[in-house]
Amino acid sequence: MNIEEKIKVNIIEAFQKIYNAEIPEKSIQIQKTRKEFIGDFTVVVFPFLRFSKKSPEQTAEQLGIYLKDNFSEIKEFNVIKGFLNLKFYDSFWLNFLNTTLLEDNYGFVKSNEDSEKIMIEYSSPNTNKPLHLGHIRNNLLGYSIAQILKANGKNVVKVNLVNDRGIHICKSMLAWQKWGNGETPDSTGLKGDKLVGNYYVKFDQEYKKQIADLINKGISAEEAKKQAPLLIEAQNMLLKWERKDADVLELWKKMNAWVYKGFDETYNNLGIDFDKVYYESETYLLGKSIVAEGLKKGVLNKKEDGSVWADLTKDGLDEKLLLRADGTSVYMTQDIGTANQRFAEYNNDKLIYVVGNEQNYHFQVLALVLKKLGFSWADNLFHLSYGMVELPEGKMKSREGTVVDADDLLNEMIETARETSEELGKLDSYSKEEVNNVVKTIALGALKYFMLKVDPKKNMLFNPKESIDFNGNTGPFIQYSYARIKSILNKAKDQKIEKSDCVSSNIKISEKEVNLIKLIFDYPATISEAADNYSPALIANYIYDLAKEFNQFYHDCTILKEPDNDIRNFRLLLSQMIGDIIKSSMSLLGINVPDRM
RNA sequence: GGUCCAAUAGCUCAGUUGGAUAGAGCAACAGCCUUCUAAGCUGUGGGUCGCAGGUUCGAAUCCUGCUUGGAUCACCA
Repeated sequence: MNIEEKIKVNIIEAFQKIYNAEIPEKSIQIQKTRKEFIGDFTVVVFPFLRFSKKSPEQTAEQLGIYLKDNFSEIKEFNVIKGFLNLKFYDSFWLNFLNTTLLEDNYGFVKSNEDSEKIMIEYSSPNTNKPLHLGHIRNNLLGYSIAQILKANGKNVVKVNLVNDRGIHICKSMLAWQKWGNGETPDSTGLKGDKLVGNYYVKFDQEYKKQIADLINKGISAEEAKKQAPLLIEAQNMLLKWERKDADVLELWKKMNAWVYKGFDETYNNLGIDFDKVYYESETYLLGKSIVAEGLKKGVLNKKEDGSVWADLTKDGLDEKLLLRADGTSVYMTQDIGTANQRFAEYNNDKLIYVVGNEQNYHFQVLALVLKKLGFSWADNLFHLSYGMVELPEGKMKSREGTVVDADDLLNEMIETARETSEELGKLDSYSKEEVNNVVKTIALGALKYFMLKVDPKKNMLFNPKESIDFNGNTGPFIQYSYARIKSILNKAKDQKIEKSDCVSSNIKISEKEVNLIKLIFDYPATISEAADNYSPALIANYIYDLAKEFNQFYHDCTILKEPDNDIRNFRLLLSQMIGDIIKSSMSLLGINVPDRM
């Protein structure tokens, strides 16, 4: 039983004994005492007034007396309005620190075969253009949430569903065929995804020219868009692809291979990975038989032209097409199929899709249609809907060239980190290779922390002109705090300062030090809250508080030169514990920490 | 037009089952390195929590309406 549960039990007892009343456990609110008051935990007594039939102050006072008498850990209490603040003995916190020092992965819950199994899909790129800032948010979120769920004792399967087919892929293929002159990543020195992306842009440019020509000839804009020869060629290419035309398939495989190589490089640089990769070219036909089944059951309906629909108007939504008149399927059909396949194959308890909030409607429809089709697991789909990354001018638009490229951004961050490190003279004694490693760690830390510290649900702003900060509430600030801790611990070792396995509980410690132990106390609850809410931001905010508090402690207290052995030992162990938590919590965000910086 | 989401300091963001005087960082200004890493620490200024009602002991938080911004409502993915 943890301390908060113990307090709760005692409050219930108190009300039985003092007021002969049964108070519901849910009515008990225990929160951390705010900084401006004395205490560790605060009980809110307002909800109890109808049981005590006394004023808030009187109720709190009587409850406080009872708790202090029955709780050897409580040193004192005070009452302010309807709030009962409980102050614990320092020894309680020191003993608590000792229990955490004994744990291997403090704050983490171990998983076993019976643990909940969660599949999480993220990234899901198209193979016609390179990854950009929006993908970065997606990738970082997906990877981090997977880490957090694992730390919370779940069995996690990370999957990627690559959109490798369709008209948009044919567009870049066609453009390369027409204007590529046989260019390859090798011949140009370009990353494969960049090269292919260039041809996607080229297609669009030429297509627009054709449209303009047609409009000049007096054709309406709408018609021109449909009649442009390039588009018709692309459509023909898609048909050939579907008929498995050898030449088209060969070209498709060749160009996709270039893209995958490029993507792998970017994923690798970002430090994210997957347990399994699905390709749409292999899944796009899934779902058709399920739709046919639904038609039989009368859950879906067929229109005169032969197309199949789900009527969701009674649920406040529209009708949704599932099969075209020619029998070909749409995206929704595929998602019905892949979801079904995944639950069958992996027997997971949950399936999370990390997809932008622009697809909220799609996932709402998906869950509803699956439910109508009678799949019991339809309730276990979860759309982790995250907000857009916006630029100061608004949304990123690939056609207007305002897209922030993932690789470019990463390289810029690394250069900034390098310049800053040089200016500060931090890495003067390092070898070239060490510098490269540290600088990359810092750059990635800055970028990842920047993107993960904001609530996933919210849109966020990224200003390319103001490069991501390294001071204040940032990844490097936290990394720096960690490096400081490492530095002290190393010096302690060099100076042969004794460090035992536990702290003495008889020492006098400062308020800052108690605050730090209290933050350590909060770590496990923070992980489970982050897991419940699928929110790396909760972890990020927690680490920042911890690092900030540590830096104050570091500033105020000497560690190595502390004359009292017990206190020095305590400070060393406290620092070590905080270092361990910074490292482990940062790993939940997919961020590494350097030993020196 | 229907549906959904958002709005908190000049800027970027916290504020999680409704709790005490709404917090950080950046930017500005003023301090702190002969002392464990100054990517740090301390201080100052900065708020009608979009607006108006309602619910109650108590509302940035819940409800209703409105304003503003965004997303979406494709035989695109």
